[in-house]
Amino acid sequence: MNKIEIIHGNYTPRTFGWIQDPSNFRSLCDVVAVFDCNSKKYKELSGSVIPQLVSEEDGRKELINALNKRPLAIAYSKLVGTSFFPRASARCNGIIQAAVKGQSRPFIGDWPADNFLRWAHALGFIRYDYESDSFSITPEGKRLSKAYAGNSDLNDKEKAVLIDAVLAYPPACRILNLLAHTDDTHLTKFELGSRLGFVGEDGFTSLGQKTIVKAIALAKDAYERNNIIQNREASADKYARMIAKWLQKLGLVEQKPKKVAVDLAGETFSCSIPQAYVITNAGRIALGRVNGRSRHKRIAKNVFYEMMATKGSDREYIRTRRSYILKFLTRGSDKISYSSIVQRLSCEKLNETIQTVKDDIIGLCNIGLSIQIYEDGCKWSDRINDFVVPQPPDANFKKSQLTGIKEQIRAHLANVSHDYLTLIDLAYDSRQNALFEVKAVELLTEECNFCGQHMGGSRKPDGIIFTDSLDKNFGVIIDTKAYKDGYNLPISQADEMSRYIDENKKRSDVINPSQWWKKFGDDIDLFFFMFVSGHFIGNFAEQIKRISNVTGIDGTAIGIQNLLLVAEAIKSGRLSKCCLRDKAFNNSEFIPLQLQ
DNA sequence: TCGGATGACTTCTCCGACTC
DNA sequence: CGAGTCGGAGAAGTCATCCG
Repeated sequence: MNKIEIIHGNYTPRTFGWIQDPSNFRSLCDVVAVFDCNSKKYKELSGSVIPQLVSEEDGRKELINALNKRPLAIAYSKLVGTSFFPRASARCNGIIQAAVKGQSRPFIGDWPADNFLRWAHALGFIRYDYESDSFSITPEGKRLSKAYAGNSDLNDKEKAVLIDAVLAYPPACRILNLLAHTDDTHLTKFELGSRLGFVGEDGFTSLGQKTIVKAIALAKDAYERNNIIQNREASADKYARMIAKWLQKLGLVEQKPKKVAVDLAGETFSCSIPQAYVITNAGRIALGRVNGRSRHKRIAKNVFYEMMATKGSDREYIRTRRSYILKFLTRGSDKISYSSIVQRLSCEKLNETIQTVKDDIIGLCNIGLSIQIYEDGCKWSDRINDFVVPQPPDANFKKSQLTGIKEQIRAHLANVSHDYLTLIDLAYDSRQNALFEVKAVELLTEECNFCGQHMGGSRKPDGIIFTDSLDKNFGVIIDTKAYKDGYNLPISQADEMSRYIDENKKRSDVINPSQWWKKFGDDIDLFFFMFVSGHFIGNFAEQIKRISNVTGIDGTAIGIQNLLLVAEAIKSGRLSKCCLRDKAFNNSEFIPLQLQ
């Protein structure tokens, strides 16, 4: 127990434990049955489906051979297959692709196939072998496959096996616990998503519910409103929705639309979010088994190294760190201090701070493990099945620069929620530009008590903030940009800012019908501008001076680390908004304090 | 809406060219 | 000569919203 196993040879890091797409249990049963050579599904697949669906050049023979191997263990590549471009013209070239009917094809794509594989694995129906990169069925998987009686609906036996499996999957326990123990027992996918997994980190993004409701409130027509309701959800929100859907299908949770209200410039706006959930009586009973209440022994949960992080260049490092912390915790049921964890990590050549360890432990709670958290330490109060921590190739085994920066900033954030550390990831990920805009403005409004909002859409700045409680109020027009290697503030973007400043001066609905400036408070007549990005490079300072010269308005550029430090300074009371006003908009980069 | 579907982006792997 | 490194291209892996 608790040994840290070393995997030799070529080992391919994969991701397990987080499932984005599937929710059809019958399809899951079919996928598990692929690994049981006595099942009807297996015989269909190898006998007729794959011969018909997969062409010779796409590897029909290799897939059939893979299914004929004994004992039956199937390699990842044969199960999942590959993608095609464009995806809409994909051909079937994977066993799991062939095992499930798609939405518009007789098979599913490689990505849904990967997700079905992850699902079967996360619920303990198949096991992974590192050495051969292949999967085989477990006793639980056999039980599920045997329980099939030919109906498309789940029968009681299958349901019982599935419930046992779901209750050993920590994130499902997390969702059940949130629904059972929070003050508000009726939660939306956003409320669940924002408290699921390694919150505030790449791969676990969650849109703030407030932001969504605000956006719905501000939508200009039904089309836009519908679009937001349909499309706006981040990864963790989606994970939460899927898990809740599984629990619903097993009778542990019920879906009920929830009315959500938000305050907007003194007015209350409310809307209904369809993906909201409440726990059922059966769910409460099941949760008793999870938590080991009454006569039940606590269910041992399935944890994997691969679920400790999903993204980023130092993913393996972070996975290893969290796995080690978990291994240390599970060695006893006595309280263990954070400093002793730090010390034990350093014996493994992982040099970390207490803050990082604390945040990791909160993360472990958020993936659904039960740990009592105290001021100076924590206490393990759960049961898990042992798991392998593979030794990754050396090349992958280092902290990334971003992780290092985060750690530095983390140490300075005593008041601002550490969830906002995600901004450091977002600021350097161009495809998460939209979320970066939202979160950056949210930091200022939610943590620093500025009024204002994210705007989005074309011909509007990314956001605005303003004050409403000073002798001399002011407003700021904000533009944000997520860029991989730093932002040089190109002329086009500088001109755009000049235009916004101009529009705000003239305030003519002829020039810009959206009249975005109306969101500023009425009594504001002092304005500034601000650019936010990861960090700035090139001629950005000249561009800022140019904007200022052209418009007569002062502004600044602020890197994301500094924005976080400013937020902390404001929230802690060390920096007043007046002081910020007087110091920050110096027509250059604003650097509030040097880190030592 | 639900249950995947999609293009995009990041990282890995391969392989010939080149260097020391 | 040969081991090591570089770098470009394509394959593999993983989203983060999208959407029929």
